[in-house]
Amino acid sequence: MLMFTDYVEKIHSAILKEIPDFSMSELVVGQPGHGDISARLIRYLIKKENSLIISERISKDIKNLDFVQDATLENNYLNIRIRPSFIFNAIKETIDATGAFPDVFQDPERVSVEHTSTNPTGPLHIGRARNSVIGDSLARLKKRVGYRVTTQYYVNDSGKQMMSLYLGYEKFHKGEKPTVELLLDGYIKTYKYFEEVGSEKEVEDLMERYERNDADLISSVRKIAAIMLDGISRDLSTIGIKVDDYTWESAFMITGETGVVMQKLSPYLHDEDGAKYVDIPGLRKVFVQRGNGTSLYVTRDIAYHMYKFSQYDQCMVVLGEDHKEHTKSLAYIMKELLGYNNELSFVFYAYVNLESGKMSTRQGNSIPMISVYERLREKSLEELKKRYGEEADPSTADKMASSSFRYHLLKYNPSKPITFRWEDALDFNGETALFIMYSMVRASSILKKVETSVNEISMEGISESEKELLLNLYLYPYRLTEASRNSKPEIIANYAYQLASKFTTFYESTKISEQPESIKKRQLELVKFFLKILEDSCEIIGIQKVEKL
RNA sequence: GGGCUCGUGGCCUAGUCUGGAUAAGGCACCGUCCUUCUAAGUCGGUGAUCGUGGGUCCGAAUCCCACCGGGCCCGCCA
Repeated sequence: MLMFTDYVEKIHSAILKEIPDFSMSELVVGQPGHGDISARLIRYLIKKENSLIISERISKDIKNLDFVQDATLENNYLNIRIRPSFIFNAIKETIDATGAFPDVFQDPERVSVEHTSTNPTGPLHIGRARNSVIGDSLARLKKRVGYRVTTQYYVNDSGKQMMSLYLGYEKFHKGEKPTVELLLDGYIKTYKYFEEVGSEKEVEDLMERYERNDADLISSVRKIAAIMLDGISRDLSTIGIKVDDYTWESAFMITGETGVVMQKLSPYLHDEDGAKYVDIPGLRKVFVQRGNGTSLYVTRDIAYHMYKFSQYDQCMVVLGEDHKEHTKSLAYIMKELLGYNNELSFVFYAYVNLESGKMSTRQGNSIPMISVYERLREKSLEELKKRYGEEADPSTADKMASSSFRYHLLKYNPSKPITFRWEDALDFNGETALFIMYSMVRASSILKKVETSVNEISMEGISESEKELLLNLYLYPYRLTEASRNSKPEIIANYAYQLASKFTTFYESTKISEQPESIKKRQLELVKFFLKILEDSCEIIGIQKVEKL
C-alpha cells in the first residue's frame, strides 16, 4: 500500500459534497495543457437544470482548499492548479522522512510471480526473453507497492521436448562432454530424424519410462536439463534477473502428486479409450491422463498450482498468448472443481517475430538473447570510446546493454506482437533506455558540481518547465497504482521516459548554477527529487544507474 | 470453419479496461541551438478522415455489430 499526500482524493471529497455520486475516475490527473487536475463534470451536470449553479459552487469550494492555487471552469471541466509549494512539500516531506516517494506500507499478501519457465531445451532467445523482462518487472512492481513477492521458474524436465533433448544427446553425441551447443545440435537433429522416420516412438517410450519413475533415466535427463538451465540462468543474470525459486516438474510425478490430482478430480473424470478427461463448459474436453496411464501437462500444472496455492495468496503467471486456452482450463479446474479461492491471474504476451518470420529453437533460426546483449554491449563500448577513449568504462557498457535490452522489450504493450529489427534494438536515440540514463547522468552531474549555501527555499518565479517536472514527479504514486492494479509494468517504462523528458526540457531551459541562491536551492532540491523518483522507477523496469555516459 | 487478439501520420508506438476539451510521443525528413551544470540532447516545422462500413450516445480511437487484413489457439504436445 502506498502512502503519500493525495490531493486528488481531497478534491474528490470536496466535490462529493455537491455531487454525491461523483466518480473518482472523472478526475483526470496530469493531462497536459489544462491544469494539474481536471474534474470532468459534464456527466453529472448534463441532465440538471441548475448545472451552472452547481458547477460554480464546486468551483468555489475547490478554490477554498489551501493547496489549490486556482480553479477555472471551461467546457464543463473544472481545471484545478495546485500550488507548487504544496506539491513540492508533499514530495519533500515523504522523501526526507522515508527516503522515497511514495512511502510504502508492507502488505501481508504473499504473491508469486512465475515467469520465463521456458523448457530447458536451448538458450534463452529474444522471444522468451520478453517473458522474463515482463515477469521480472512485474515482480519488482508488485514489491514496490508493498506485496511480499517471490519469483518462480517452473522447470519443465519431463515432457516430450525434454525427452527429445535427451534422446538427441544419446543418439548423436553420446560419450562427448555435454555442452549447451552440443545438446542443441542433438535436439535439432532429433526433430529432423522424427520427420525422416515418420515416427516419434522412441521418445514416447522414453516418456513412459520416465513416468514409471525410472531412476536412472530421471537422473540422466535432469543432468542434461541442468546444463541448459544453468545457461538460461546465466543469460538472465546478465540482464539483472534472478529467480527466487526453481520448481522441477518431475518432482510432482516422483512424489506422486499427479496421482493426488487424479484422485481429487475423480468425481469429474470421463473415459475415452482408457484416457481420462474433464469436461469444461464452453471449452472442449481437457485430457488429464493418457490411455497408457501417464500424466499430461495440465495434470502436472494443476499439481504445481496446488503447491503454489499452499504458499501464496496470489499467483501470477507470465505466459505466451498461445497458452490462453490452457489457462482457462487450469483456472476452471482450480476454482470450480478443486475449490481453491486463491487469486490466479495471467499476463499474456504476443511473440517476438523476425522480419523473415517466426523464430523456432527446433528449426534453429532463433536469435539468442545473449547475442543481442553482446551486440548492444559492443556498440555501447564503441560509443563510450568515442567520448572517453581509453578511459571508457566497460562496466558502464554492461549497464547500457542490459538496460537497453530490457527497455526495448518492455516498453510495448505485451499484447502487441513485436517484429525484432537490429536497427531498432541498437538505436540509442529517442525513446530509449539511453535517453533516460542520460537524463540521470545530467542530474547527477548537477548535484556534483552545483552548490548553494542557503537553506531557505523560494517558490518565486517558478517556471512552466519546473512546474511540469514537479507535477510529473508527483504523479508517480498514481502511475504505480495504475500499473500494479492492471499488472502493466510498461506503464512505468512510459512514465520513466516521460519524466526524463520533462527533466530534459527543464534542464535545457535553466542554468541552475547561475540562479539566485534561494532559487538555486529550490532547483537543486527538485533535481534531487527527480533523481530519487527516476531511479525508483528505473529499478522497477531494470534500467541501471550510471554516473557518466 | 470456430474462438481469442492486434490494426492510430512513410515507419515504430501511447491513449482503448473506466466514452468527453485541439489524438500524445519517438524514428525518418526540413530548419534551429554547443566559449556556459554531458548535443546519446534542445527548440521549431512538414505529416493522422485512429483498418472499412454501420449502430448506441448530447458526445466514439475508446462501447456494440458486420466486414477486411496480420498474429495466436482449436493434440491422449508443452
